[in-house]
Amino acid sequence: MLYSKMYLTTLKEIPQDAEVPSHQLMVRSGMIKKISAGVYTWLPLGLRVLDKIRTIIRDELHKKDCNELMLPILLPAKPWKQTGRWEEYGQEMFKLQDRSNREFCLGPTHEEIVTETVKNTVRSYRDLPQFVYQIQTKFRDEPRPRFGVIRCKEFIMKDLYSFHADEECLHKGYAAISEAYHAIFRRCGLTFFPVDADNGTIGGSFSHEYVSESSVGETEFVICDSCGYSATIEVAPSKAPETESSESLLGLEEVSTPNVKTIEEVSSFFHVSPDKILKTVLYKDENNQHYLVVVRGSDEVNETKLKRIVKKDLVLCTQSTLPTGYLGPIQPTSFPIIADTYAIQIKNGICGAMKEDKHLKNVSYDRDWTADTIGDIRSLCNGDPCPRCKKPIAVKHGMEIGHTFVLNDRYTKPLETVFTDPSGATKTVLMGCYGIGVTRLVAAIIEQYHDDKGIVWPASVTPFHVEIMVLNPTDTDHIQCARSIEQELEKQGYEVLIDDRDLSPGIKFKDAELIGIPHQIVLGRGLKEGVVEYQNRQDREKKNIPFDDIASYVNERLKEELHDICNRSNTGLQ
RNA sequence: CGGAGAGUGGCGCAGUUUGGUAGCGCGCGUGGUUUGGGACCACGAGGUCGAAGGUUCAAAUCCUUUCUCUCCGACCA
Repeated sequence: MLYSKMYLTTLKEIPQDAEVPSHQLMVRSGMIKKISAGVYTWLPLGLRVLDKIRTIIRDELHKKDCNELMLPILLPAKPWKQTGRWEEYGQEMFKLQDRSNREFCLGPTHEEIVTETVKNTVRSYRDLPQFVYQIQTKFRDEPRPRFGVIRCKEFIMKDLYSFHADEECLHKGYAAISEAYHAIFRRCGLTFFPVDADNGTIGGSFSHEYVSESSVGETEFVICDSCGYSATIEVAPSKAPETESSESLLGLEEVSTPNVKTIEEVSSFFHVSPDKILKTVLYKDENNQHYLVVVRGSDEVNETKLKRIVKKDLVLCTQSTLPTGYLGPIQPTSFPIIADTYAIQIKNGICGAMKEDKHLKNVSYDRDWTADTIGDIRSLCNGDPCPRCKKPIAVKHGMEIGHTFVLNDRYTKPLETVFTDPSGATKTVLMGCYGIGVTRLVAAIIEQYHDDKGIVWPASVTPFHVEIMVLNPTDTDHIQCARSIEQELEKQGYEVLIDDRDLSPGIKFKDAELIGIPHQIVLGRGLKEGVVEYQNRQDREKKNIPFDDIASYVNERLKEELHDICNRSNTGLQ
């Protein structure tokens, strides 16, 4: 492919509205163009990467006997109402009506529709299990689209659904898809972690999130190097060890502390570490009932855990008549107190006195305060004991690239999807669902594969395998030479981009670095001696190679790379 | 939805405080000189300054309303 014929424009400067590296590089390298917040055009270069990923996904799923189909995007309201998600999904769903006011939505996910599809076509246990998937555009009215293609209103997802006669078969299917997921992410070159996850509104019994490690990710998770335990921060349990401190109780004191409000301020005022402070946060539910939530000053309230314990939707209370900055779980108070297991172990601690400019010193549980509910409401921190093996755990950030769920009959029951078992009895079909954010995956790869000059594509997903830079494109012999290398490489199944633009060499080098094609060949002044220059995008290695050998040299390196990327271990959990 | 910031040729920005009818760099076009790390010279095209309304002899600039975008938070397979 000739660069001069390609619809591709690069940008020298960083677009003002792009914050994270992958977003900046995708825009600068001409992969995507923003049309509106969270809505992007995929330009030819970006589409090539997307297609590579789709091919990898199809390939691995077909190995597990999955069938590709295509569900509609315009979805009738009825099945959504039957499962309760027409309301439950809320504002995130794009809803619309046709000319006769029939209700529809733009598919945010497809559990209901695939179940409608399968219903009555799968009739007997002999028809099960079944695995069907699609690679389809999804629509979600995100409150805040972000980070380019990472969080969009419109995005491409691979969604797979499995249908089973019994639980054993469902779990076997789930395991098979996990294998496929490992293979897919590995082939994309990603370092990733499968972690225990919260199943959210999608329902069902358990689920795993696949997280690609990255600083821009919105998922926080923990991982234990010793035993391999991993879970999202919402799920990973935290429990204080049941050891009684031998510290003797000191007398309660009220201390005047004007303008000492934050944990840091309190900590330095009293010369104590934050884990001796009772952090008291005010929450309220939808009925305006307030709650005092107590954790150690060194801990963060984990709202997902909190909501799970209270079994109510709570929001942080930012305005109240209480003396913010001087809150404490001190009786008498009319609010229920919810305390973390670590917080109640604090002896001789510090807390707000529930009046302006005053703190209490030497506060201890039982003697000075009690909680109405004690439970796990804090997030695990770096170095905390692993919930499984008690060795220190690590907290990491990442991007959710896939999510799998065991759904059981969450959808098949309300949608009355049944089959006949061997004894002739009618039973409800069991179901699993498995998603991969395909467009997000492109960003995840770039987050892990870039340097200060641009993208550094892994060979498996690169838009082109090889770029040939012709420094003197007006010389038709040089173009001919490039064409012959291209031909030879294409015979091996590789894609080649020839930069034949009549521009100064510097521009070509810079663009090549930005676009990030892994193997680059420079045709320049060495050509009359029959020599070309080879450059590797990743390690910046440069060497001269005889023109006659270059194609086979690149072929060898690519073969090796593609082989390696399929076989190396990319998670710490295997 | 709460908080913060930004909208000026394709891209990045200055000009707004103190109103006088729009400028710089890159890119783009033509011609020429260059040709191994974003070259140089000359000429040229391209903007109702996000939109609407108002104040004024005069508005990118002041006032009002509104739209869009970005970031932090809330929210979220």
